[in-house]
Amino acid sequence: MVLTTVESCVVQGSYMGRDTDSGPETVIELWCRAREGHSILLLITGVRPWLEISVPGRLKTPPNLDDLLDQARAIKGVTKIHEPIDKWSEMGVKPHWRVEVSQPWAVSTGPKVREKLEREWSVTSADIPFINRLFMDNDIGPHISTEAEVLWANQSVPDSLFAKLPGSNKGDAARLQAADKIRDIGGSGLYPVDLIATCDFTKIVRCEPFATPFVLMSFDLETSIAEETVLCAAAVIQQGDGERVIREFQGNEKEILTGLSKLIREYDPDIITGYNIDNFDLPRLNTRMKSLANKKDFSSGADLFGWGRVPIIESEAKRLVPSRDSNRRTWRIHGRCVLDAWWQARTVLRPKRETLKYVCRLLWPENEDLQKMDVDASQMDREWAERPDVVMEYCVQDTILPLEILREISAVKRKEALASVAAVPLEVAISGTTSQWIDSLVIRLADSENIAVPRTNRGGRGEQIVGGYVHEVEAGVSRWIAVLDFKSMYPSIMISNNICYTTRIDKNNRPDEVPESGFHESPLGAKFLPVETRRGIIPRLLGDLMNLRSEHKSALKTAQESGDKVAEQFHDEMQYAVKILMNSFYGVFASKFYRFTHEDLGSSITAWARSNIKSIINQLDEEGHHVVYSDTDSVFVEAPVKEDAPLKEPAEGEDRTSWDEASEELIKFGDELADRFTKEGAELEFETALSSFFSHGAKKRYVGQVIWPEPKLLIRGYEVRRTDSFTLLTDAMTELFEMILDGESDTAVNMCISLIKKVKEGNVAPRDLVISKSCKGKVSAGGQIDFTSAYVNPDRMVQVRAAKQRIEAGLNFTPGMKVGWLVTDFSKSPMKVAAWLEDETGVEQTEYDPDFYVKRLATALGRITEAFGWSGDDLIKGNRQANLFSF
DNA sequence: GGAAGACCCTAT
DNA sequence: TAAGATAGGGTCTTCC
Repeated sequence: MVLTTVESCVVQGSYMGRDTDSGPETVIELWCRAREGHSILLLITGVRPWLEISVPGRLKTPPNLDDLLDQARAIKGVTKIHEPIDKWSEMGVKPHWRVEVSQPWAVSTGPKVREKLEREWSVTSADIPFINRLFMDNDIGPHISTEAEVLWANQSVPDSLFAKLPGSNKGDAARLQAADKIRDIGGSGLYPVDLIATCDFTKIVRCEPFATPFVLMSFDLETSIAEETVLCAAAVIQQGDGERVIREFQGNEKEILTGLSKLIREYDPDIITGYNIDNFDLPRLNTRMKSLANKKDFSSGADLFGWGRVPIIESEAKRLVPSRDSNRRTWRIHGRCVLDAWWQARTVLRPKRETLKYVCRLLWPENEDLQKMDVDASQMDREWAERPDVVMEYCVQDTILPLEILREISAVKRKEALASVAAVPLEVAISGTTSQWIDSLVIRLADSENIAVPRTNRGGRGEQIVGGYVHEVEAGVSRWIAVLDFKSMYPSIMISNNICYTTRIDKNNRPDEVPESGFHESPLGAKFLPVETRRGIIPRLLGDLMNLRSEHKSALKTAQESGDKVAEQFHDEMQYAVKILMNSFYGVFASKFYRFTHEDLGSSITAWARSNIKSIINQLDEEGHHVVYSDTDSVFVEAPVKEDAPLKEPAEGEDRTSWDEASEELIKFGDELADRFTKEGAELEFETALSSFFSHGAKKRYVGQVIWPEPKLLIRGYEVRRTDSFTLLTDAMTELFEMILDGESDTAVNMCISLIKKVKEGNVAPRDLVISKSCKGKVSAGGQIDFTSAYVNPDRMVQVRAAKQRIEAGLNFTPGMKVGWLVTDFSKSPMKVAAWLEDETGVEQTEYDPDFYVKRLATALGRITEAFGWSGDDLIKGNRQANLFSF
């Protein structure tokens, strides 16, 4: 027996169950990547599936308890009932019996143990995915240290380990023997990994997070438009920071698909990426596989699309082939993660358009190689027939770019950091939901404190809770504004008022729960126990996360000072992941469906928040300090700065005295306010100083010239921020704001007038007029897109009309993507548009309706210049009517 | 010409 | 079914 101690990161987990002579057994499979770079499959033994039962209501022991327990024991699929443990529940503290079941699936399928138990019992801990049990019970995250017995290994493992292996573990002749051994333990056979090892669950412990050298594979298909077949494919493998391996695939479809599958089994990537593979390449491979495979022979499907990290054997027919989660439209490949560069780019960069070319132009504006248009994607069949070499080159480039995008936005490292903070496998950080991340932390704490874990609430409906307070804002420019905001407002409120499912005072359900001293009462009347009586698990978790973030932030600072780039990036990603996670708490606990919620939690949090911010606004008002704006956790306050302070920052060489004095006064004012209004558990921070602030009078839309801590233009809400606006407008508006904040409103108005004139004359680049919006839809059986299920009246939606044009032109459309267009005839209703295809076809597009763009520009810019007496119509006319205020 | 409704996207 | 929340601005189409 060869033992190895290894540190690795869990990519994904699954399990296998079977019956043995000594009863049912379940073995957990963890697919991992070792710190040293080899891939591992760990078979973990000893974890049993279970759920918990307790007597419904407040009654602790009904007279027929023994009978009821006997009945429960008799349910098929129940293997054992443990001695009861007292646990806190919604109905007070009462005994909970752990009920072991034969297999994880027996809870909800087959014998349907949960359903049967629910007839007589309150059932808890009954919807926890089995893999999570291991993570929670062992209190581990993705980075684990394991002492395990080696079952099989290849030469990719460290030499020192390979040398220790007996002869029987080396060479092909021994493979069958190894596979038998693996099956003995409950595994499936020879998994396509470098090392297969086994251990009892107690041998798995948490280790310090490290940067895992994950292996990525990016791929791209070029497909026929006429036939829907695959013309060629390319793939690139990236092993850690090492060299890339590029492969091209052509020939008949079977050869292409088989080649891709072989590559995956050979290089064993943890992460599969590409551009829009979730919606395009993976579904296409799936349909082609179905059409090409011999249905009677499972191995033909596996040869074509056997990307799952499991042995190629008949019993694994299902897990070998990727499948789409029917509800969430995401792909699952057993043992690996799908990380679509399209989706990552979209969420991180928020591009106006989403073609690969557009995103690359955004990321690398200097790189001209990326801008050149080699292939007309809408004429792929012709291109492939006429110049396959060029198409292949294009295909290869489209496999490399997704890797570059992921690297540029540190996508994998961010996901790894989130996995580490949420203590979940990498795959859950990549494809999971916020409630899964929070479950991971909350349930393990609940278990350790003997708090029963209720089921996710179904059919959550009812009244919406009231949210944050937003202050009215007046139209016009204000000067010398201090912006202050509460640090992590909602988490702070949850901590300082001990808001938790387990601390809510409920006289009906838990009459004997009384506070030792006082209690927290929200402005709405909900009451929460003080920490002295019981500290809630949510406040405790949030407190821990806050401290963790502070630790990473100070480590980040140290790393910056010492010039340690690697540590700097690590701590920055970790602190950011903590922030993301902390900010998701409120939303999850204010939701209707989450397990540890009650409507009083969410509504109390926001009620306290409104009360806090309004009381500050009132105090400031009373002191004569004008609050110009406020949103949820922020206040924008006018500082008492001398009237004669200059309107704009002096240019170089000019006298700065007066400007600098005003700035100092403003900063001093901000610091004072922060100091004065900060209370225990509600820290008000002085965040920015604005020399001027402008709004046209609408909430959530404002601009500010920041002078501290770093000078910059701050824009919120306006078209400039929106991805469904067009470049000409956003550029003009940015310029307009700069001028207004500098006090040059006349120049600003003139700029708008001349721009509108240019548009009217047709003198602008059509590219700058492209508007785009996301378009929904559902892929129906034949690959057709169904828009009627997403829209009440699809054809009245501009983006649907544009999407249909894309499809008509032979370009790909996937539900959810942004679709761009030019407005070509605004006189009709609905307006006529032309989908923007130039980026993909290379065919120049010049037609647009100036009337439309003139109107849109005048409306948007006019809303702003209105504050200076110029309406949108005035901007179009180029002059304004004399009125009461003009002289 | 204006109201109502559907929808998108953003602020926090 | 699976699922972080609410507040708010704005565009476009339809309907009267």
